[in-house]
Amino acid sequence: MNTSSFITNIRKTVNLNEEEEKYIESVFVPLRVKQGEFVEHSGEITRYFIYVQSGCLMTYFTDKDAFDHVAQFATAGWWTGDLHSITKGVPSIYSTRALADSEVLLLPKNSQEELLNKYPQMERYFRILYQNALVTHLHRIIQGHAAAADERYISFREKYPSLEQYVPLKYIASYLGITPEFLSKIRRRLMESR
Amino acid sequence: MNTSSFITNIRKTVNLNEEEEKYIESVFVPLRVKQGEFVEHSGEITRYFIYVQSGCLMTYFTDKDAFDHVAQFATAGWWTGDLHSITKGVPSIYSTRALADSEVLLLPKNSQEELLNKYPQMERYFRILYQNALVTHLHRIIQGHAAAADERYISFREKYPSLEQYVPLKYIASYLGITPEFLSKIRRRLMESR
DNA sequence: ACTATTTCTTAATCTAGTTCAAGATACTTC
DNA sequence: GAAGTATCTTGAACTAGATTAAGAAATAGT
Repeated sequence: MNTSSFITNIRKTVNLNEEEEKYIESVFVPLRVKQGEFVEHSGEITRYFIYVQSGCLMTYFTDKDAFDHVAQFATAGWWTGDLHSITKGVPSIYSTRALADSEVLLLPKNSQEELLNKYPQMERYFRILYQNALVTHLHRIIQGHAAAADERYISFREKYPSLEQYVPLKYIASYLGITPEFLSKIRRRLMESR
Repeated sequence: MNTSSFITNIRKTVNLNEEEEKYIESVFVPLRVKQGEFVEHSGEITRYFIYVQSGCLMTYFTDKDAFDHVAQFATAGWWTGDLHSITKGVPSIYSTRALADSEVLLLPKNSQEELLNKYPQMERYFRILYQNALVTHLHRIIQGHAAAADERYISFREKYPSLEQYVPLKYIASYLGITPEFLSKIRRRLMESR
């Protein structure tokens, strides 16, 4: 398993010379996970920033009634994990699990800090990564308040068409903040109206 | 009006020498806004990153039925504005308005880019700023799905007690994703139960 | 101080979305 | 390939929260 996919990804944002790329590549820990396996467990302190090379992961919160709430999905080229836990060193409230057999690259907390200190370009890379994620998150909050469930489902499908192959509908419902039963009803209405 | 409050703020995250601080201070544009005045209008391309020195602003989205949805409040020490519009140069879907007479510091887009290029410390400052905001935003999304409106209201009050002095209840309702009428009902229930 | 406007509350009615329970499809695994 | 498990759908009964409309309380403007 090679790590060059991450280098391709980072090149889209910042420029690095060959030596820098070599070093950056070297600090990632490649890992294969099977469908259903955990990468991080809630309750534990997150140790890694998780980059997805192939497959699909989901990060979710389990509430007091043992209901899961999907925080985010991550397919090839995406990062996931619990930023709060890893940066503040507190136990995570999220778990991260594979929805399909996946290849991930783990970036240990210390290695990330080292990269940030050593290469200003990496600081920029993460700044831009977070900046984009922030825009998406705020949009999701506002859509959650301003749009009805059926509209949210339609935009979800338009925005992440590739996820349909990996993600069971019940998790999409959870991501949208509705029950699987209601999503089912929405889907039928959409089918009938065309 | 002095800009030293921002320097105090940035010192909490990164170290700068006196010369750097001087320069950074010099690129901010101080502005006083009265209650109700706009700092940015939706439909226009956002030109400034907005830092609040005193008072209180809110950034909100207006939907197709002319309903406002509060994206965020910002009191002293907070940043606000539309990151997507300013970074991508597209018209903003958010407006930013003063909820009280306020002093703000505007950081023009070009100046921010200059600061980022000139001082790696600034790149770090914004990386950490965005990182923390990301954690908060994701938490808000999950709470929106996992917690009922009354719980969300209670945690809001605990988390941002200082906002009560500035923010009319109808905007708090909007921030929480409920109607003012329903918030009113919640508040009465809470009063009665103690 | 008086008036106008905005904000907040109350109550009745309504609806988007939930819950519960059961059956239908698909997917695993041995 | 049969049996077991997880996912998806359907429908009936329910509820958290929305809508509408009106009055009360607070704020702002002159």
